[in-house]
Amino acid sequence: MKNALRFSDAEWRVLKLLWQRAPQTSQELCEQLEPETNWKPSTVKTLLSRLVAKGAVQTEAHGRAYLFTAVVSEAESQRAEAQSFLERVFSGGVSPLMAHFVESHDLTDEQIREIEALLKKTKRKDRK
Amino acid sequence: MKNALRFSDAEWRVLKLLWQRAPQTSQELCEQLEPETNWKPSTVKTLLSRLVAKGAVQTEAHGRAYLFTAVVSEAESQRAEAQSFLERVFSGGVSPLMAHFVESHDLTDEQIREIEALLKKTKRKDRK
DNA sequence: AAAATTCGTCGACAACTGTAGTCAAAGAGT
DNA sequence: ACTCTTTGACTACAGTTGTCGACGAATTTT
Repeated sequence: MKNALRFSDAEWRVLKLLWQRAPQTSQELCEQLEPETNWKPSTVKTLLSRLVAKGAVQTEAHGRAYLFTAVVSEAESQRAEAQSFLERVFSGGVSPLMAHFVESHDLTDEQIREIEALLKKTKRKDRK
Repeated sequence: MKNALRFSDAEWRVLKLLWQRAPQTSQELCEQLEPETNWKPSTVKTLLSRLVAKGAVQTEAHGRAYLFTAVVSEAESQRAEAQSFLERVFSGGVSPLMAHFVESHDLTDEQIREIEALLKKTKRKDRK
């Protein structure tokens, strides 16, 4: 099993872009991040370095610059972070957590139906 | 509206105990925390101080020692933390998050039924 | 009363975060 | 060739977090 890397808020933002499309240059990333975050290029570079140092992102030389690619999977990262969150905030209780999200977010009927379907499928699977 | 305080991992642990029962002395808290965390009393004291500094916990003199009580509500704290988590990890998409938890945790039929009931209720409420 | 225990306050220190400036090397433009 | 720009490497610096130890005042124990 993987060592479950943890990422900071800022690192998540960068990773999300790399999961959407990769490889990308730091410049491309800067362009996408600047509007929402106002981060200077130095900031983005620092974050990328840290991600590379952590082994979450890989580089590939492309002339003068690097091309960055995420090597950790989004699903796995979400899993780890969700687990930690669940533990910390809801003491591991999935039901309270689900209740919380069902109640505090206005789900559309569409979404509710999706979730109901998921639940049904899960119930069947666990049966045998 | 409240200012939505953020708490660290360690602070959550302390808060959870105070939500369960309050007021409590630092000693009582130490006793409950020691088994799971191996924290020395100094550590617990530091965490309590920080929580008081943040305005999340109040003290009440009780002879030589203090009695600590949480002043932030558990529900409100969970709400804030859940919001931040949802944003950071699932980009605000409640459905993907729900799907994630339904799929990755072995819910008992009991729990599934509870959640289904919640969904049904929500659906009805939103209707009108 | 002297010694041992208990408490809260301070100070400490390394790792992690957010945010960015500086600088030298490499390339691009003229 | 010479200057302007881009890029990664390195440095910086304050704030947060995890973890405590030291210390002096207050209490309890002996």
